[in-house]
Amino acid sequence: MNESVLTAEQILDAAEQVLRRYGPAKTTVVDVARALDVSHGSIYRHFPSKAALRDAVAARWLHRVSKPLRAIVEEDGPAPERLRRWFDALLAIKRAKILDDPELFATYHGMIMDARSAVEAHVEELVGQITEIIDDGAKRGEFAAADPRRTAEALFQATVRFHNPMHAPEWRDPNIDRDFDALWALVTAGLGATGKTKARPHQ
Amino acid sequence: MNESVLTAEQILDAAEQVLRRYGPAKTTVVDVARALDVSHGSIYRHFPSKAALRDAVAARWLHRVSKPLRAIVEEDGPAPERLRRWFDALLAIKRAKILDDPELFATYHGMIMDARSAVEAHVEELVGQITEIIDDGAKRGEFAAADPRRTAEALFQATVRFHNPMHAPEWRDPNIDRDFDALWALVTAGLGATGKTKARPHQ
DNA sequence: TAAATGACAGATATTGATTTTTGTTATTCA
DNA sequence: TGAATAACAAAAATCAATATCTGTCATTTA
Repeated sequence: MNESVLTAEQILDAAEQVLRRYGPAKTTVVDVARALDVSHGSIYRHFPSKAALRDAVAARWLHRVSKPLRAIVEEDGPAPERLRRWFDALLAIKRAKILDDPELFATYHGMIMDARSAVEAHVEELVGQITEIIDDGAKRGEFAAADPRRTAEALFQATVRFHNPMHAPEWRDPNIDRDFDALWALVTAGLGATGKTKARPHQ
Repeated sequence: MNESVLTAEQILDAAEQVLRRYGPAKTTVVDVARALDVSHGSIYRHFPSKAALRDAVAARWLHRVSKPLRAIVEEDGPAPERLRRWFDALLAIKRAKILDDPELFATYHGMIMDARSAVEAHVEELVGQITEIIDDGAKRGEFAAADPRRTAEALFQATVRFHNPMHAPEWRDPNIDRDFDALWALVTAGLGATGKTKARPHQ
């Protein structure tokens, strides 16, 4: 397939492909090497261990979640609306992934459970984005948040049921949107926002 | 040990005992029967399946969590304070269980994962208790909750990280109390309560 | 001479033969 | 006669022999 030198990128692509086919339990370094038509020793030139390779795949996957959200952070307009839109987008991305291919979602979820540091970085990125929106809202006088960072953390934790894959089975509940609206009303009031932001139906 | 006829209570006691000793994976119906010095067939006279026995043990365990909380629901005094006390008690009970005997906690958690209906009843009981407090607070003019039931659900879901055993590993985080305080400040504002919980003179 | 290989040891996973467990039922017991 | 049992089939768990996988490294390749 490839004739130039083997790159980490290529390995990650192959690993993802193999993972899709075999699932996280059955995927071996030898399988990934075979997909690239190289010896498995070559993989260890780019990743010190199977765990490191797994973490890199997880990080890439998580980045695909957080990247489109950044656009919302950088939009203009009222922070309260942006904040709601940001959460709606986060929830839509997560749910799209699970609806699109539940098995692949389970694959990544299972894998990510063991990739602590990748998840920590991901959460840090997301909370950072929320902080930016709240911070901006505070500057505009739209939020009464004394400590944007702590408020962002609280907001992220309060909504954990709606975005943490651990809770994914609950997302099938037909009342999930209702539930989120009720929760949002509660925390929005706590932000000193007007709370008049309308719900945005996902899909 | 016993000479009268075998009761479901006795079986549950024995099952709990055996579970403590062997863990959920290794516990068999034969083990439970042996602890009672009866044949395992006798157990099937009281419980239609091993799953039913497991559910009954889970329900009993969950009841031990919700029962002491009821006292707080029925106390006098300002609802905002009672509400905070109720959550503090819930969190304390959960954390005491995990600190006291992490292995036993894991045992019950693992078991409860498969006892969906028992968990649903438990959640219903807890949300019901929260609803009562909020309802009472609304009547006293301490809360501005339009729909106490939905508010209770939102509150329960917003705090899921702090009481759902799925999140138990996070409870080791030294900032967990800080986190809960920040979250509480957010949702308390949404309830229309003053975070200061100054008692409104009632009656 | 940097990249890739292939052979290797120890750790881990698979497999299939064997045992244990679950759940049923005909029989015994008190 | 209702409660308990013991014997049983089917399903699930165990175990040990066998195979595969991970990670290393001396050698080969381009």
